[in-house]
Amino acid sequence: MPPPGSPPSSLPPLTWLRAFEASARHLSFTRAAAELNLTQSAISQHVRSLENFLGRELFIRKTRALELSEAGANYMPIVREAFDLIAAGTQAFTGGDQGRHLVLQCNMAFSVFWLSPRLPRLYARFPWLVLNIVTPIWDPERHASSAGTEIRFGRPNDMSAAAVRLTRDRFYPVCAPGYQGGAVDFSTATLLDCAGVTGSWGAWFKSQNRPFDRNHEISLASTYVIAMTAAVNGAGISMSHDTLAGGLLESGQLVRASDHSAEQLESYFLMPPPSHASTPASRAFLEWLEGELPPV
Amino acid sequence: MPPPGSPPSSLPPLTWLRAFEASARHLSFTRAAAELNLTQSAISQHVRSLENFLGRELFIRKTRALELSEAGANYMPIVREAFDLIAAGTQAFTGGDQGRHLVLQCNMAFSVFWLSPRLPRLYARFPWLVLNIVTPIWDPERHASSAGTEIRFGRPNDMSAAAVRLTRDRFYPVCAPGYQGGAVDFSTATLLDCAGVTGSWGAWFKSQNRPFDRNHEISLASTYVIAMTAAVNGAGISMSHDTLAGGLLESGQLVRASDHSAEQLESYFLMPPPSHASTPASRAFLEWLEGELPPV
DNA sequence: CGCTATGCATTAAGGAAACTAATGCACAGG
DNA sequence: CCTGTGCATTAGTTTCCTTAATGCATAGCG
Repeated sequence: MPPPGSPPSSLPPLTWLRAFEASARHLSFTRAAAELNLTQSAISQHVRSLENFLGRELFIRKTRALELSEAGANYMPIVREAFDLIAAGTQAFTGGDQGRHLVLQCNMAFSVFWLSPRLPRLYARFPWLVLNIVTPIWDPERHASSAGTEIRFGRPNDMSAAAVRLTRDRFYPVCAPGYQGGAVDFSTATLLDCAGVTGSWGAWFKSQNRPFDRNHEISLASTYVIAMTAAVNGAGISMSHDTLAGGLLESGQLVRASDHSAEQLESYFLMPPPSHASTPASRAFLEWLEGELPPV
Repeated sequence: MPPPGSPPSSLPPLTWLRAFEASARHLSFTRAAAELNLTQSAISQHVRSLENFLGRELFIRKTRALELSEAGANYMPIVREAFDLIAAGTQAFTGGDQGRHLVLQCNMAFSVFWLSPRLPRLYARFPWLVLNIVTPIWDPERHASSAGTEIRFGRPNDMSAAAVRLTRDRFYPVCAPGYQGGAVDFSTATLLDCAGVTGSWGAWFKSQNRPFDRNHEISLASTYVIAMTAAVNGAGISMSHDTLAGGLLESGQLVRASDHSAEQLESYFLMPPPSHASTPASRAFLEWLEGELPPV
């Protein structure tokens, strides 16, 4: 049995994937073999093994040509992207100018709503910086031990002692300016909630001792990105907070649907890299980040 | 010499990466070995090999504990993300509900400015859909042969015959409403350009026979995401077009800096999956896409 | 302050898995 | 109809991993 924080035990042997990726690119086992410095036989076996593993045919073997099957066509871009990622990441090492590269790990919402609008300022200040933003698939279990420079969203208790609090938010409902003709009615509006976060509709109503019995009617989004873009587009009212919604409120794309707010238990934290892991790039980024955020 | 559309020849053996990833997660070669059903000896050798390959130490070997080095801490999230991607993608196959998954390949700008605001509508219509958006690192060379459902930006001549044109745009300059106090002066403004695209400042001036000699003063962004967010934040004037800027113009975050526009030679194309690769998910998406876009 | 236990590095020899080479088969193209 | 191309398959060989033993450094403990 795998230990916790565990292995993707469902991960197929990577050599099989490599064989598949090259074959899909060339649409030829023979050429893939040439590329990987293997024999056609080896590729054929690898691909067959992978197909057995997945329980699906990846290629349609025509007499003198290969074609990707439905499954293969869907699998290819994922494998491709993964290899591209590794290739690009590896390049940063073998390519020499190591100090300029910064790998930043943060979630999708932060990346889209907070970081992205501020990137031009970052680049204006440090034009030499090469930023590699990685937004991991969210799984707190698997991301217990951090690496690189990381910005994490969560409750203080879940953070290590070294984590630096970046934000302190209160949460409140937001919607598009014209939603419900400007006169918001919570009893009829579409309420958008975000999974796994304390800033929920239930908590918000409770914080002001208002009755609330529409639990069953809440639309759940998996991330703030979905919930908030839905709100911007007039699809409903989403819970949000300053860090994420600040820009959209300022620009008028969103307005607050109520003056009442409650304390959001989650905050954004910077997991600082160990001092020995400091590079020109990480130092530059941290310096910029400090100036960008108000003290908490 | 590698063939064109070529191998990431710089890619290290993937078993080494696997050993590194597990070791970094556990901060222990011994536990990593246990997880991978290998021996401590093998892990030690693999990691050492990878370090030799990269020319950098990935771990700091303390007497009874491992620690990630600077290089290791930067490398880890990349490798991690790549494996997560594969694991998630593989899950879609082995997990059974294949038909609900759609892997969509499109570039960053389209994903952020066009797709993302419309996602709530897509989900509202097909709540069962599980979308996996892959935004590949842009390298036209390597993406010559496509796979899965893909939306590609480029010139008609570079597309295969089967490609379906989704958009037809004219390009024009855009900026924040208050930029330069509302009275735009192209001779003093910061001009933002996007690399590798025909909709450039040079082309725009030329299209109206206006003199233009500031080539050397153009700020170049690598993608529209950077150029346009910079513009939204009042950093300058960016070239853009309806498909990407439509939402931002409507919401007032951007305004056109000039009435003049010129034809953008690039368009967005849908590379339709071969008919045999059609799934409930891909059919749903294509149906929705058709309704979402005006006919071109 | 030693003693012991833990964890990484290294080596050599046996064995399992992976790759090669050789061959078979199917069918496009001339 | 013949030939060349490309994938599948099997038997043989190489490579790589395991096993096992050993060294080393030091954290934790009595």
